[in-house]
Amino acid sequence: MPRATGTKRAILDATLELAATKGITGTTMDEVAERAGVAKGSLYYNFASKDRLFEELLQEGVGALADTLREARAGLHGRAALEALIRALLDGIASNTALAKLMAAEIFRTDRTWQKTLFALRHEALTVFAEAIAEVEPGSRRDGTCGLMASSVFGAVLLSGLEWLVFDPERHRDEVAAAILDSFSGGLLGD
Amino acid sequence: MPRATGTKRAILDATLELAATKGITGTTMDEVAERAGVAKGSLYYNFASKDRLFEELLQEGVGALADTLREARAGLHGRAALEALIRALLDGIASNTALAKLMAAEIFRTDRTWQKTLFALRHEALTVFAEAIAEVEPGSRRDGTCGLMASSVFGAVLLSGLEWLVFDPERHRDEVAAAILDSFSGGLLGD
DNA sequence: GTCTATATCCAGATAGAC
DNA sequence: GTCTATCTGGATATAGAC
Repeated sequence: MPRATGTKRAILDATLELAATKGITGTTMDEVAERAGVAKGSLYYNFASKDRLFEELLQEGVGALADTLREARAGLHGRAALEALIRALLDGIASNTALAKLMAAEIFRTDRTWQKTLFALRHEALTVFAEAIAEVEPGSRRDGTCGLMASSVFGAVLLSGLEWLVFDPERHRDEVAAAILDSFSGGLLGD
Repeated sequence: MPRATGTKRAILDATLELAATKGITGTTMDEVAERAGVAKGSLYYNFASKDRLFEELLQEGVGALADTLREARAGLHGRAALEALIRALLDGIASNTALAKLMAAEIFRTDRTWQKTLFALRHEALTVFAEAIAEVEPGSRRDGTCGLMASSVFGAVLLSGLEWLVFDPERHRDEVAAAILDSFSGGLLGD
């Protein structure tokens, strides 16, 4: 399925770029219209409200990320699967940094009208990690610890990925991936 | 130094609580005044502008966090120091969840008037981790990898800490700390 | 399906009494 | 030092022409 073109696509793209730097509340419908090259009336023809526009944007973006993670894990098992997930998430953050920034800013907000939607998507993405972790450490499935460790790994990749892309972009991707993998390989705290 | 009381203190407290759920841009000066129990005019007597109010809030909060981390590391070395830092950060997040949410939402914003201030404070906190990591893995100091690993550890604690406090608060603190430490102990990817 | 023009409300900030 | 009252710009959303 090719990315749809046309007005709706242009609006979503403009919205994402603006929201990544100005935040959702700080992005105005006037700015979105201007950057998308359409009139404000067209925004409200294509989306019922500002809230609905952002809900669709997050749904599309985080949904695609979850798909990417599932594909990255497909066919792999054990530590190879987890390593592939970490690399895939880092790549996803690099190729859609705007979405990653938005996720970091929105993931713990509980007052949004789209809260349920985002919660479900977040859960979907984290579950891919949790499943892979449960396979490596079977004991963690029983007490739900694999979910916590999934957050831990996800948070490590998200924050170091954004640290790299936002504040230290000259660094090479492989260096960043190596540092993340290194930090989970037991050199820091392991025996 | 006891926390100052009085109007300024009440305003800062009200601001933090509101911003943790509604975000900075979504928090209005009228709401701050109402929750603090003062008139809007008093806000502008005590702070030059909304931006300055939030800058002082972040300065106070993140500055205190950096102090806490430095104290936690004092006198310790090697893996014991890093483990103490992880526990101290998790405790800090638990005892000031509002600030942690605010940090997660603001840390990668680059359009704020207080950008330089927040960048410096973030750097201060991360450096404490980076120093401890460089002590454990001396080779990482040369190429700056310790900075990346510091982000990795910091991100792991921040996200799993907030995951716990926001979405799964019945869980016990020690369980969360154990899961984080476990994820860095080599069980997931180690040899 | 997209535009322009406008209605309506609410935000940050200030003036000046007490 | 804190209050009330108010100014002014800008925000979401809608109406209706094309």
